[in-house]
Amino acid sequence: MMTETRVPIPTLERLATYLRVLLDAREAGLETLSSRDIERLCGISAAQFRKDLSYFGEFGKPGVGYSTQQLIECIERILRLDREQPMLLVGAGNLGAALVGYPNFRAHRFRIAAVFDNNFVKIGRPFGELIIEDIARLKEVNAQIGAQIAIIAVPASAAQEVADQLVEAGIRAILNFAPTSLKVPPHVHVRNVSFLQELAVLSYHLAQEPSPWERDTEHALADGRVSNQRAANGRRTRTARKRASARP
Amino acid sequence: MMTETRVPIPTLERLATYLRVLLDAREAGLETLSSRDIERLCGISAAQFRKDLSYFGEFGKPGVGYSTQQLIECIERILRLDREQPMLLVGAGNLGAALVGYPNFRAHRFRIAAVFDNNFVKIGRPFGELIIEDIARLKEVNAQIGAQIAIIAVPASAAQEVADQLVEAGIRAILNFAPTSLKVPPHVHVRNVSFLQELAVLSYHLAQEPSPWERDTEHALADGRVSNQRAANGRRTRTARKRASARP
DNA sequence: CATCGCTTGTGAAATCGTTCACAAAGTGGT
DNA sequence: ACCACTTTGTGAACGATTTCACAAGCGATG
Repeated sequence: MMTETRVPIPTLERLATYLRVLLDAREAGLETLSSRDIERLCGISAAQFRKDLSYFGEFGKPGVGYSTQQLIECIERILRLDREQPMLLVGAGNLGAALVGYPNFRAHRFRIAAVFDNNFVKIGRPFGELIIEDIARLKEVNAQIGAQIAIIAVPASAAQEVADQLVEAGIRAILNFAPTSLKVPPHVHVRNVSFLQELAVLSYHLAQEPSPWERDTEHALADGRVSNQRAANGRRTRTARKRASARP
Repeated sequence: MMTETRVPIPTLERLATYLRVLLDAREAGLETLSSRDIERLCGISAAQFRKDLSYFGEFGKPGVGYSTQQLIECIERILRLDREQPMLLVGAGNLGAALVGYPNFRAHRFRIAAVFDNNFVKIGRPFGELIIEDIARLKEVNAQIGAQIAIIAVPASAAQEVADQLVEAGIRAILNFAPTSLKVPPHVHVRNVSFLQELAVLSYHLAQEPSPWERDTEHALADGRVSNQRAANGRRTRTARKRASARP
């Protein structure tokens, strides 16, 4: 049984994945699922799954597995997905539009309750089922809504100012789509979503395993993953080292 | 000096962050930056920054710091951001629209070279500066483009099929926005972007530190972060344990 | 050119997260 | 009631990542 340990963030992230798999399984009429089934369904190892759950309690039956329905309810409670969560969206651009139209929020009880923008041309216009509000009314509007979560979908240049206003309006958790590092007080949680970061990681991996066409001296498909270049450079010692130059 | 170690994924992710900070700094006319400046600018510790770079070589000057320009060039080379990267986008919905209009791709030499959809009403229509292509022509079109990276922005139900077709078309890296676990051959890299996962993590943290209003017996603002509930439950042994029920 | 103040790069230590491996528990058959 | 089989929950081993701490390098100053 688990005692006073902090729950690792990766565990929390995986919990959302398990929930998705369980929801699909329930949809498919499966009443019970073993940890090996989970592994087969989402690629996360059975041991990892069991360990993850062990941070929160005991939910399975040896010899049987986990009740789909029951485990769904437990994970939803753990992640606070068992009640409506109103959210504020700031930024009524393309990304904002994609987010208000995102169907999966509803299934997890997240609801965008208000949209804000600073562009006076947009203010007052309909946006999905909402009306775009003036960013200046942020605090005022949230006094009614009482949202604790906000989504920042504005350009990087405006993001910090928006974050400050959100904190002022009582927001305690921010999902940030702007490519910038927000400074917030310690009681406010931030998670960044960075497409570019993800693409950069992919791009790096491509660089390691050159594709057939642009490769000239290499041999067939590499099977080892995530190896890296910078292989051969002499073992320079500290005393006789050469500084890397921009173009060697 | 670094030798045969694999580069940790977190290091790669941070590299993209450093690059952003460096670009801003160059914009601001800063010629040189120390690791402590980086820490101040993006919150990643100076030691972490230096260790991250050490996987790739030596780029700084003791007593001085790093040449902004030079380090930008080095990181761009490492991440393969020093050349145009054509990408395929599948899914011409709201999210797809946000992506083709995303201004930051250009700055990092990513370019969406073609858009695909399976909805015959959309096929042939303009989408940003592109024309929406029939998903059936994926392989054919990519024979011209030679993209290695693709973005999946379709509903979860279609994602696996799309992924299969992308692999067939020669794609080796996928940025997946669909909430589903893709199965791909080992030479294909996948990174998932899951809004819901991020929101779930935020939601969990909120649950841990209840807000002033919905709290009744607690005392003022907690300062320790990410503590967790499930505090007091008796130290049940294996032999005399009670299974968690859906509603205790 | 010796010294001071500051900064890098990096082994070693510490921390954090994942995987292993197995006792305890549940199920079904006889 | 017992046995064969399956699966859970979890310490302990392992592996990965972060942090520490410090010798060595550089620039400025007198």
